[in-house]
Amino acid sequence: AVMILRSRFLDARRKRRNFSKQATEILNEYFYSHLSNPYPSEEAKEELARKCGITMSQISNWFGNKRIRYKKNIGKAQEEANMYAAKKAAVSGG
Amino acid sequence: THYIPAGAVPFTGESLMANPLDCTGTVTVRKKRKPYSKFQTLELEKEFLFNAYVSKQKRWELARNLNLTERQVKIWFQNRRMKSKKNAQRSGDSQNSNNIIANN
DNA sequence: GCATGATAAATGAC
DNA sequence: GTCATTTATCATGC
Repeated sequence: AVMILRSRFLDARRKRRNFSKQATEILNEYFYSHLSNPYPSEEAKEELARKCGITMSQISNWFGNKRIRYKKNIGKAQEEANMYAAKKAAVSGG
Repeated sequence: THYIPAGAVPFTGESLMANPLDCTGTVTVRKKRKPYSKFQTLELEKEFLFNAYVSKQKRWELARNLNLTERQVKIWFQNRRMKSKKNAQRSGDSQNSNNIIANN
């Protein structure tokens, strides 16, 4: 009985919802503009969490997943990087 | 000012992939994550209900009965305490955090 | 069918 | 000991 209840709670927790397009945009911009050291400080995490409307844990989860999955895609189609690099250049270049 | 993911492959700029070879020739390979069985997890949870900190004696018994290493048992309790703390924050509860059903 | 977010083992810094 | 991580796995979204 306990296991059944536990399983149901686990299922409920793991029920995920995708982040908003806007939040993902903010996170990707930060990630690719800090590609040499994609480890945001506590302050940066708080600001990102506030801007994205998600929790600190979700920020940590996102960066953890992003780092490992980015590494796994080195050599593959990683046009995302080019995309955000171009965007950054456009912002700084005008 | 912190963080050096030594055991794994770090984000050292563009040179990501680094060989696990040490200067001494020692090879450090990270153990692959292997999920525990339902029985193992249940027994560990039962002991965690008793107390969040396990004695050396109890750790040895658990390791032997569950076919785990003492290190694995130690690590499991460490991770379990972190999980409990995280769940307590989520529930806004600062007193009780060891309840499986309430927090899982 | 993979992409994605969350969680479970395992490591290392402190 | 805590705790931010890495990594594989899970469960879901679409």
